[in-house]
Amino acid sequence: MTDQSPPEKPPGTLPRLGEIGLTNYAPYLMNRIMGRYNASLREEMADLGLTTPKMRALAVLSVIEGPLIRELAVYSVVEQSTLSRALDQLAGEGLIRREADADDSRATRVYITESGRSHFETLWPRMVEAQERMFRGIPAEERHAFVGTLQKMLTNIRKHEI
Amino acid sequence: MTDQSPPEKPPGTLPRLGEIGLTNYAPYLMNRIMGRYNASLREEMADLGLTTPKMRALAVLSVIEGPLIRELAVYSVVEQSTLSRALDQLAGEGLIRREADADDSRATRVYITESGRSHFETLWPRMVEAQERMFRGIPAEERHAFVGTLQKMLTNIRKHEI
DNA sequence: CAGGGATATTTGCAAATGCATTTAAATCTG
DNA sequence: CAGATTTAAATGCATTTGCAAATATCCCTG
Repeated sequence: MTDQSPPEKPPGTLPRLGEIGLTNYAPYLMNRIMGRYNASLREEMADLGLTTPKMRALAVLSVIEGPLIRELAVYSVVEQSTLSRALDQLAGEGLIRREADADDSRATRVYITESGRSHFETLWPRMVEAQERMFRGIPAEERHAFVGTLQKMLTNIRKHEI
Repeated sequence: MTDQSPPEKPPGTLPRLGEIGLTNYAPYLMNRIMGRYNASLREEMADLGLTTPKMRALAVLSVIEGPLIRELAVYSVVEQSTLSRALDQLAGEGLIRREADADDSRATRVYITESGRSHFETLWPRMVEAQERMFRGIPAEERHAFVGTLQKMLTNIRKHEI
């Protein structure tokens, strides 16, 4: 299962993917798991008229009050141009509201509406279920350690964004 | 159907995303981290004429010999119709080869060519780098525990696919 | 062993995506 | 303070995507 652990890089030679094995390469596992998670939510989202970018924007907006659009793009992991159009739709459906920034008239802040919030609240239990499926049989302590590692990883990548 | 988790808790018992906080919700963290990982590889891939689906197919094919297309779709986390077209391109570029299955003439098996393998070998060091960036400062033991948890999660979701 | 599903893959098409560009406004520089 | 540069967001456009349907083949049942 778990391979031999080389904490130090062997000088010169990089192990091949074939040697590590797909299932020991963390990004592969993460992509595969998230692909499944996202797919499992797609149907529920479609019922609510949501796409992945729209859902992500709503999720972030349910937590963060009035971010700039470029900030929202980072938090919700959506290209800014894609987000711009997702926000067009969400605004048209009355789920969010765009508001010119007070200090910078280039900038726009985004707020979730009550309707947007209740829309997201409808989806949220399905998201919790999907998460529970992923973590089934994994003890709480291990989950916490896992999330702790993810948070460190986020800190690492954050140095390169925002 | 072995759903051990509490099916439907009484209303109000489910913590909201806002209460958990985005950075305690594992799928959010994973999506964000993988979004960054994938974005960081996109430029390198573009230089090699690869898109994400093409790269993923090559990666899997460098490890798994001659899978069926539908299997490759699962392993590489790409929609089958998208994969079908990605394979068209890869075959046109001589990086893979499709071969009719001996026993089932509906089915097609896919093989990486030498050229495809060396293409992927060019990208692989960048993938290792991207992974190293993610894991920077995280001790080997913690990495292994993390990968171990991912493997359990993959087992969980596998019950729902393949 | 014929007929009605399953299964493997491809393809048509509308919608979504992402890059590059545009527009508008803020900020820096000499 | 003018002009150049940077930044925020939207948009044009070609490509990509994913769903649904089409095509081809296989398998099961009576």
